[in-house]
Amino acid sequence: MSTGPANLARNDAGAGTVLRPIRRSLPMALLRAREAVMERFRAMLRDHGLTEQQWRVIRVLAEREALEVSQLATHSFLLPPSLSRILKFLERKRLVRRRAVNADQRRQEVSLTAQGRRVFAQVAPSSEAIYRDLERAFGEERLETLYLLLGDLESAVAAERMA
Amino acid sequence: MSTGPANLARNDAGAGTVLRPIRRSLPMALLRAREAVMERFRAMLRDHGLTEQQWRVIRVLAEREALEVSQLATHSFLLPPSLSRILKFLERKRLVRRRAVNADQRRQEVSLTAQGRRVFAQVAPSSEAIYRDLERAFGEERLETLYLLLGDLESAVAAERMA
DNA sequence: CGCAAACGATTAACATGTTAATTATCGATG
DNA sequence: CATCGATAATTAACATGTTAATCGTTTGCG
Repeated sequence: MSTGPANLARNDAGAGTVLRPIRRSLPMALLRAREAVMERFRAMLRDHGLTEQQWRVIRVLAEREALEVSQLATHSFLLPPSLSRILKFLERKRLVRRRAVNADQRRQEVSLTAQGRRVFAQVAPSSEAIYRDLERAFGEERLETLYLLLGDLESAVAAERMA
Repeated sequence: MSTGPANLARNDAGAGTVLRPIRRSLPMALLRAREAVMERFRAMLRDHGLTEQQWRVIRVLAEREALEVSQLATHSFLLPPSLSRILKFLERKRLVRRRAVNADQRRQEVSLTAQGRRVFAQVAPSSEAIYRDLERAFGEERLETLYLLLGDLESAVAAERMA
């Protein structure tokens, strides 16, 4: 077996370039962890005919009386174009309702319909059950640490952006 | 201000259902943290005309000599349908090449072209620079803790699934 | 008042995520 | 060796992610 330059060239993309292995990539680690957790939620939501994002919208609306579209986008962490399509879907399913704000015809207030609240009431317990299993499996203390670290990470990145 | 049942009904979706506030949702926390980090990578990759996922594929291929499509999907954490489209794109751009495996005509081996290796060599340093900034801003120790917790979380969820 | 800049929301265009179905090939078995 | 179940990869169909452009509306300001 040759162990000369030819081999090295193959292993480092032929340009002497070194990059940490992809397993040590933070975005990848976050994605993998999230997908592991979401798998269970997704399966449950699928049984209710909802996507993860549709459920996020319903959930945010259940926490509040009514919200303008841009506020809803912020709280559900969806980009406006995605939210626009999701609202169209939820409206067609009669789960949400919109009405223009009198003082400013550009704005709209979105709220759950009675049927939307029923769906929330149906799904929320399953969601809570999955959370409880997760807490039990992972440990409350580690979970708390993880939340703190993730918050710190967001802050650190935001602070970096200023510099 | 009334604080009677009507108010409560509005605040809990009218069905006595309680769900933790969405800020305390682990999938949301993971998503937010990931997006905060990815924002910087995405901007850099955009300047190189690559998406996050296209870069993941190139990066995995740079670590290895050649990989079959299914192995590539596993390592780049992409679902086969997504990878299929991405490979079509990268092939058209002449960044990757495929060839059928003789022993099994169903399988294909994918590898970087010389041009693909050049792109890797161009992008990798920018990627490393962002990592270094991140490590500096967040702290090496906390980063290490975070990696460990994320790995534990994956394991805990996987173990749960058995039960 | 009149108009240009700013703003809220949507649409457009393309890439990826997700699940199901399809296609081509392989492999075991009768 | 013929056939059926399993496998690798792709395609299909629909939903969302991402960036840019568009469309009304509003607001600031001369």
